[in-house]
Amino acid sequence: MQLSALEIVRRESLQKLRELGINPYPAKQFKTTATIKQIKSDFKSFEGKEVVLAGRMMSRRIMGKASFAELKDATGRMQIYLNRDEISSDENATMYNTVFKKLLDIGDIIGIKGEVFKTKVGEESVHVKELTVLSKSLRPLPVVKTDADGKVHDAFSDPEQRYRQRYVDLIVNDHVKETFIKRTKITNSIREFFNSRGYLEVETPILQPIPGGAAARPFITHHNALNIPLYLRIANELYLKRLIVGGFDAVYEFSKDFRNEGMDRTHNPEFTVMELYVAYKDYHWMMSMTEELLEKVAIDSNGTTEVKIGDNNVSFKAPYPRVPILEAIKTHTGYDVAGMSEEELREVCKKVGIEVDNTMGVGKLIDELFGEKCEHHYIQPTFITDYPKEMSPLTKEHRSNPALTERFELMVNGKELANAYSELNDPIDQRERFEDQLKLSEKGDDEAMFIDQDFLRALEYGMPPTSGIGIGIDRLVMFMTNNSSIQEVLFFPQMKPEKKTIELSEDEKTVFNLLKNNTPILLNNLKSQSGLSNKKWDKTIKGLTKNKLAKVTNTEDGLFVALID
RNA sequence: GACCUGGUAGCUCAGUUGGUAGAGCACCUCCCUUUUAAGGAGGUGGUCCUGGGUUCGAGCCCCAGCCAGGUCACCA
Repeated sequence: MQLSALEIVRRESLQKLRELGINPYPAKQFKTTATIKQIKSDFKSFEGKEVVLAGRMMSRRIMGKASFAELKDATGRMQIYLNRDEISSDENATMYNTVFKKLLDIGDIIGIKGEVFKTKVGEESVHVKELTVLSKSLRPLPVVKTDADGKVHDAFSDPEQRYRQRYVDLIVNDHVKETFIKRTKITNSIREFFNSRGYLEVETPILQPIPGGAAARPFITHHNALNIPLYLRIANELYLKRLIVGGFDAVYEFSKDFRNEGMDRTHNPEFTVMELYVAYKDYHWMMSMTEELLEKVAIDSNGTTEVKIGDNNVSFKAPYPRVPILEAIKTHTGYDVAGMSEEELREVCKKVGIEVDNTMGVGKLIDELFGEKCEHHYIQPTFITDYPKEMSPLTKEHRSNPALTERFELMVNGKELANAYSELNDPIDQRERFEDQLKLSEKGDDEAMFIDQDFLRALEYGMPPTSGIGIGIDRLVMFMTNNSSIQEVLFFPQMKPEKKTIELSEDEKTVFNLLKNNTPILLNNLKSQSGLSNKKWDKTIKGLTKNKLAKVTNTEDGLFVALID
C-alpha cells in the first residue's frame, strides 16, 4: 500500500505511543459523565464542576506550555484547555510534551477529565486534568475552519468524496449530520402519528416472485434452492392490500423499494416510500389525514409549519387546496379538456407546444398537459385529484365520472410528494385493468404491470373499501431539510465503484519476470532483455521501484536492479 | 443515453504563449502560559484522473477512456 508522508508520520506516532506503554486502541469502557450539548445548554450548573468527556480532536492550538484544542462528541464541539504541568506527572512532562504535542493528531479520539470553566475571552471550555488516548487516527482529516463571521474556510465540499466517504463528511460537516437527524425525526413523527391511531406497522417481502404494485423495471436475482428468479420489490402495495383482505383495518410500512432505472438528482436505485392502507375510507378521508400528518411532521422536524424550500416559502399548515386535474389544466392552459376525444386532446397538446405521437392515449395526453403546463405552478401543498382512468390500473373508478378515478397526488414545490387512491376492490374490474396493462406490455411497454394471480385471488375473497397512500420519504426529507439532491438525504447514495488500485502493466510484468529469473542484474542488461524503448523502459522501471517491487542500486560495477522481497 | 463543466499535495484551490509544478491550511523542526481561521521562523510533501498521440519539450494541445457534478431525455 502506498502511504502518503502524513500517513507514515501517524503510523510512526502510533508505534511510539505503544513504546511509551500507551495502548492506542484500549479495550476498556470509557465512562463519560456528560455530553458537550448538556454542558453548553446548562453552562452555569456545570461551571466549576468536574466532567469526563470523550470525542474526536478537531483542532489544536499549541502555545508553549499551554494548549487549546477542540473536542467534538456526538452532540457538539467544545474547547478544551491543557496545561503542561497539570496533565503530566513525570519530570519530562511526557504526557504533554510527547503524547499531546507530538504523537496526537487532529482526528484522534481522546477522553478527558477536567473542570468546566470560561476563558479570559469568554469561551466555554474544559480545563483538562487527565488525558486518555482512545483511538489513534491514521488518516489525515480535512481541516475545515470557521471564522468569527461564520465563514467556512477550506470546506470539505467535493461531492464525490463526500458521498463515497460519508463518514468523513459527517465528521467535518456538522450540517450534514443535522440533515440525517432530521430524517429520523420525520420518520419517527410519522410512526407516532400512525401508532397513536392504532395503525399497525408491518413488514412484507422485499424479494418478490412478481414485482407488482407499480410500473418500473425491477432488479432481478435468483434463488438457488428454489431455482427461481426473484425480484427486488418495486412497491409493496399488493402485499399491504392482501393484509387488508386478511382483516387488518390499517397497515403501514416504510418500504425500501428498488427500481432499475436512471439515476439523477431525484432518483436513487433504492429509495424509501411509506405506504398506508386504511379500510372503510376513501380518498377524501385520505386527503384530510395527509394534511394533518404533514402539518405534524413539519412541526416535529422544523418546529414550524413554514418551511423554506429553495427560493420558496412553503406552508404545511392544513388544509390544502383540492384541485381536479382537468380544472388545473383549464386554469393553466385555457382549454377545457373535459370529455374530449383522443384526437381533440392531441390538437390541444399541439396548440400549447407539447410534442405528441400516436401511441399516446387520452390518459397519457392529459398527463402530459398537466406535467408540462401545470405541475410547476403548485408550490404550496395542493391535492390534484381525479386522474384519468387508463393511467391508474389499481384505482377505483370515480363515483361520478367513469372516465376518471378516485386518485390524488399531492404536489409540493412543483413536484409530486404523495400518490393516493380509493383502492380498486372489484376483482373483475381489477383483472380487466391488468389485462389492459398486459396489452400495453405486448405493444412493447416494458414498464406495464405484470398480472399477479394471487393478488386477484385475494381480491376475490373480498377486500373492504380501502384508501391507500404512498409518500416518498426521500423527497419529503429533501423538502423538510431544503436539499435539492436525493444524495444529500441518503447516507450512502449509489455510486459507480471506485477504480481498483492499479495492477502491474504488461511491460512491468515482463520486466518483473525477467528479474525473478536473474536478480540482481545489471540495469543495462535488463533493459536490453526487455526490448523496451527508452521511454517505455523508464516508465516501467520507475513503476516497479515505486511499487517497491524492485530496487536500483549504484555500485562501482555499475547500476544494478534487484528484486525486493 | 446526449450535451456542458470539472479531476493538480491530506483538504481548498492557482498554474500565463507548451519551457525547472505553486499558495493557504494540514504535517515536520524550533519559539511562545487563556488562544480561537492563534501567531512568528524554517522545512517536508506530487501517478498534475488513466492510456495513447503531436512536440526538442505536455499539467497545458489532439484522440480515446474512467469518475463526478450540472442540464436535458427517460422515470405512466
